Amino acid sequence: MAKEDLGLSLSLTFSPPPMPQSHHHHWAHAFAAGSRATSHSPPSLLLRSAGIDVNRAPEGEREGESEEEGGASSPNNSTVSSISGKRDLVAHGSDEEDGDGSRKKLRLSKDQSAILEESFKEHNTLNPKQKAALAKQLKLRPRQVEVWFQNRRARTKLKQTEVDCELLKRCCETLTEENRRLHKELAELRALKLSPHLYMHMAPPTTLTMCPSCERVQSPAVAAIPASNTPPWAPIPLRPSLLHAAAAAPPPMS
DNA sequence: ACCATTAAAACAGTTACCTCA
DNA sequence: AATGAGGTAACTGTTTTAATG
Repeated sequence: MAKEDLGLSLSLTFSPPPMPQSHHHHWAHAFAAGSRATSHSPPSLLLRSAGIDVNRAPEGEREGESEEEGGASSPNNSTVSSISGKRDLVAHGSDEEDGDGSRKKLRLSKDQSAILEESFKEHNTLNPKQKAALAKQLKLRPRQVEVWFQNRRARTKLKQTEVDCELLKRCCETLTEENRRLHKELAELRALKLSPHLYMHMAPPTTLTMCPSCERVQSPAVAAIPASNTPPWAPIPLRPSLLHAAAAAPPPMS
């Protein structure tokens, strides 16, 4: 099964949109390129101290941004400078800078998500060129596109895992049922063999089984698997001799 | 060819924030 | 208004992969 065919419930209705991205998306160039801050110096803090707006698109990618819809209903449009920190920059669209250290969260617009989905359907990884092109088209930082694809792959994998898990569960149920049926069948065969009527028609045992530990001799019938001690999921090693005997015997009388 | 080193990409796991009931 | 759950953008640390000497 193709991982892309999972039917992730995402609407893909795609209408090439005027990108309503705001000029508020500033991202630190170095950070977007994959460089990492140390654990002791969160990038947002470093960037803030450097006066860099992490949510702003790169200079070259921001032409034509003035036509924002300006509606607060489209969170994406009013994204605020990331420096400003914790409040939903996206939804509130004010340029205030409440610079505490919290990272900010951009909500992608439906159009952006749709385009990303379309792209993901074509190829679930991006080469640098594709990433840059997509970022430019969406007026996002390449890093954002990269992160989106990472998260999207993770969601796909999770979904696939759930599907696989469900499949295995059903498989397990089927096997359990089959095992139960075989146990029952075995019990019936034993009963058949041990019934006095049938016993007379059977050839006497030609071999005896010696228990290696207690060194007692057992007849094959007694040595057969103790069904009561067998867990329901345990495979049953059927004895061919038992089956042959049952098969050779006349049908049970009602 | 084989190995060590390095950088980039991808991944896994987590955090922080947003939305909604 | 407060709150908890769920979704997801963004982050960190680790592993994999490819290029280079």
